[in-house]
Amino acid sequence: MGEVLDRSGAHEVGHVEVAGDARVGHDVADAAEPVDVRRPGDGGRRLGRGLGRRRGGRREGGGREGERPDDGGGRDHARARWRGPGERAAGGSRAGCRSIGHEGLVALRPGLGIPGFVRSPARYPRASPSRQGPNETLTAVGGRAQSRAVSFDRAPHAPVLRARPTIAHLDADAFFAAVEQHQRPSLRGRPVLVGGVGPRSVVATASYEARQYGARSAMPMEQARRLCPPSTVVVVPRFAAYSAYSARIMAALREVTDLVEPVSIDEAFADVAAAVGPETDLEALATGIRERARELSGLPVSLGLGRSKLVAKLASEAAKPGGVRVVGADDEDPFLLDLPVRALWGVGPVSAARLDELGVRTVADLRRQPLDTLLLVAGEAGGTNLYRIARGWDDRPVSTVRERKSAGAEHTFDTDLHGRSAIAAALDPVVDAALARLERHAVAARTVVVKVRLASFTTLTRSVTLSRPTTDEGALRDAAHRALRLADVTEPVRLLGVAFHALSEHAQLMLPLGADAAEDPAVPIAAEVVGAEAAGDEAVGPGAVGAESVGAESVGAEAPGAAATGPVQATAALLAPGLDVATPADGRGWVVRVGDDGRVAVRFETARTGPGYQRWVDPEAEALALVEPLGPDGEPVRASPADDDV
DNA sequence: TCTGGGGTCCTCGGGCCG
DNA sequence: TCTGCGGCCCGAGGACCC
Repeated sequence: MGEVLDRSGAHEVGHVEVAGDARVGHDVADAAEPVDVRRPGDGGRRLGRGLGRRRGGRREGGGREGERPDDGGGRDHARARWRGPGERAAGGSRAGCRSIGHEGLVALRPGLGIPGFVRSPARYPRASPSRQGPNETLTAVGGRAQSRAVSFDRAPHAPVLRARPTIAHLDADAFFAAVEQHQRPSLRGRPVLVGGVGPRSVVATASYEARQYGARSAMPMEQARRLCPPSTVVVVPRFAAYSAYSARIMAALREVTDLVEPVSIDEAFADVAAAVGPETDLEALATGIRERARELSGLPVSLGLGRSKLVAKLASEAAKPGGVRVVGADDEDPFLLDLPVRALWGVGPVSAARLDELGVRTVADLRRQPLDTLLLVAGEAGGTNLYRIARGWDDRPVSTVRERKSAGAEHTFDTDLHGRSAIAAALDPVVDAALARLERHAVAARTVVVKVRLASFTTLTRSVTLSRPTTDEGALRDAAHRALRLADVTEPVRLLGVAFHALSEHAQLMLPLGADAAEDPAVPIAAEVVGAEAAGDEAVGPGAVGAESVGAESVGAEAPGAAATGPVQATAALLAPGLDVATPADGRGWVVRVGDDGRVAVRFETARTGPGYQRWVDPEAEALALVEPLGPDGEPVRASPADDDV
């Protein structure tokens, strides 16, 4: 690991500037009692990973848990990611340890009274001399002993960016709601909320009409309903349909380039450099892609072009709704500098608030901050990333491959669970849902993490790591229960989650030789490794909330119809608003409401029919069936294992 | 207002081992 | 034999994304 690094061995006096207030720190070699600092309440990491995070592809130097090439896993990866060619991570020698004082920072005594010792330099980062230029060698902080030191590597260098804006970012506008409005003509122009219908559900997507009333993603559904007028329609997500639309949108990009990196179900990056010649009109190219995506999917999309993913993403955001935005090299600074820092990928509410304390509100403000300040506020990776993105420095390539790191499921219960036995019983359906995901991705897992959210909203995680990756359901289930037993659940529990980590595709290869295989719970028997039928689990996801909230509080029960493989007799317990149904007499429609008397309000319409009529249906008397959703071409779609693999 | 679900990544603490 | 040190692994918590 690279701690640092006064390679001369001499201690230097460092200082840090925060919000323009330069303070001279102590040279701990001289300090009688070294003092460490941190912000009040500063727990783990400080700021967002920002561009250090990659949703797709794998990081350089990345490895699975348990195979990490270096200490600290991601931290070094992150640094490696941004290190210029030929640079090496600093490492080796230790040097003077310094600390600083600053208003708003709490002085902590490290306790051991050993000059130079800091219990955890990485946790309480100190700054290097900020009067040096960003490309000068930074000095020297660091700790001793078991410390994990902050590496004040050389300040980042400007990467070599492409000359023309040939990275595209395509983003579907209010995607889920747009699909619903496309398929259900009566919804067009009306506020639509897609999300769960349970008491604790939230909005997955609000249509633009709903947003006018203040409804937003992640807002509690009940709150969104109150904000929106009575004409608002609430439907549960139908991932099979969304996947079909998503494929069409991605196809528009793939007609231009093979270098397409899906980021999520509704957005993707593409490297269109190969399609761009010296005379290419980029505005026309962007417009063409956007129009093609709309043609293929029927949905409005926005498209941004930039020299980097960072700028392309921000450009598509600026182009919403339904526009294109091309940001060339000369336009970058004017485009970036006025943006609020919150607009940057990786700067969330917490980070934005911390930056705000420093008076940093726009990208221009951010760019004025010395690296030291950002390191202090954001930690090593976060600070370095902020320093870079404030300058538009982002040379991440478009990557078409992605390695899954974990798979799991979680469920928030309509009412809190009390008592260990009830909680343990409720864990099994969550395990089932998580196992279904593991099977779908055809991987084995070595680590099982159980997540418990208490009524107070405190979240605990406990994990159990097996001796080797396995697909054995019994072993994984048992590990989940063991992990749960490690958690203090005297408080009522509102959520249980199970996630599998340290995934591997090679469980079979880890079968031990000889008879002990049967005795090792971590080792699957061959018959269980292969041939597991992947169960659709569309309900696990935003849609799960609503689908599951209808009827029994089951977990992992798929959204009925969303993954149906053929007509299924509909009952009130299986139905939720938005699901696709059909009767022999009326044909295809969708559930508007489920009545208390077991009858179902159905609107019979499709994208092809135009706005349809609505009437109450007795499911049994009229043979109401759950049916597959339709894709953008009006043909039924089947749930596929890749529906959530975006 | 009262806060979902599936993920990724970062940071920190601690144990083990050479 | 004990201690310091550093690397590595693991566990936990949290911020952030869509």
